[in-house]
Amino acid sequence: MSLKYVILTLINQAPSTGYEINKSFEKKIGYFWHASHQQVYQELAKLKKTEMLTCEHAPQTDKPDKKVYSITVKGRDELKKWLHQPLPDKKYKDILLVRLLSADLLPIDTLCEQIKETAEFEQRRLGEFLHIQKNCYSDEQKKHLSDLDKRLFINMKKGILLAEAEITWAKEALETLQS
Amino acid sequence: MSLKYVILTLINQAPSTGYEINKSFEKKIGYFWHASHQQVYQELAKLKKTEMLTCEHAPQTDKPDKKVYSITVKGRDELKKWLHQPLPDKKYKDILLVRLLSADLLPIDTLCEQIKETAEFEQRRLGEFLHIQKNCYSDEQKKHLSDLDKRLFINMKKGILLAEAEITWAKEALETLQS
DNA sequence: CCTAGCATGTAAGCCGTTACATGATTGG
DNA sequence: CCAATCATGTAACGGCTTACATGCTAGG
Repeated sequence: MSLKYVILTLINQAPSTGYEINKSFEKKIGYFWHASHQQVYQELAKLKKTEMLTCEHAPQTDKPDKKVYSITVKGRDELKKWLHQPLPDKKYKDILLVRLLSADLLPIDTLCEQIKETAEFEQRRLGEFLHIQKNCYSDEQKKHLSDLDKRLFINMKKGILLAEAEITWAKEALETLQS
Repeated sequence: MSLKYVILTLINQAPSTGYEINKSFEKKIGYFWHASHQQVYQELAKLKKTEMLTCEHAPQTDKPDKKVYSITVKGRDELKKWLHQPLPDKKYKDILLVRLLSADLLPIDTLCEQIKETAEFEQRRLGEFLHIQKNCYSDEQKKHLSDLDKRLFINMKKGILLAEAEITWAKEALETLQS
């Protein structure tokens, strides 16, 4: 339901190719939105058919040709309407917490291994976030950020806070389980 | 892919009806797994057909009849296998963070309203969690919890930590946006 | 030579949502 | 009398995943 609007958001920032949008999902915004490349191409086709986007074929000589998508007035209006709608409920899905319920089938050691792996993953993510924040924003810069930069900065902040919460939880969980 | 195993987990704890499982999703475990009642009934039918569950019809006089599902050996084996598999990647989907990117289409005041509403929602959730933790676990009790109780306790802890992270983020975001 | 990056998709099938559907009992 | 609780579903549709599919160029 929402992927449509995520793509419109990205193309509203600047005309893009499917490939570029997929790169964004892998690198830039992957920590707050997930989509596979197949899904992106399918959704782009749909958005073109419903006239939310226009498509321009851009031949290249040294690389494969690409298709550059731009947002239409209709697309921007739809996006704007969506932005003003109330947020839908979050649909939580945490497999590790589900597994925690199966005390009789999953030995504590195995469970602890899974918690540790999750913690290590979150620790790496956190490291990357902090690295970007340190390199992209000096203390001086933080004082006069543009409107868009401010929003990117607080986005990153959420990634950091959630990763930290995961790590804190993992530590406490391991302590409790092993006591 | 995982709902199947969530349901097996619940029925492995005790034989249940579809109605009871739905209640669990609404109340007990809703903060770490979401499913609609239609989805549950469909999944139960599938699990019965693949012989992961057996079903017993239980007539009642004062209330509608019910169907009590129990896990089979095959079901428990499948569940056990799943529990030992590596955790799949988390698929993040945070609509509020997506909306934050549309600086040109969503005025700051409207955005702040949405952040405040999210914060209030998380604050209520947090209140409920803390209430349960206070009422169900005294300091004395915490010292000798059963294996299953320990796991329930650390589950709740994650709900608390994540809600707190959301609230902290919302405060910082509002400050940054309004400065 | 082989890998990574560039660049695009189709098809089948399962997962999940939305809409529709019924009907009894209990408590305010 | 009305709302909530108990209790179960079906059908249509759209979202998402998994598997399959192609082909060129640059760099180590």
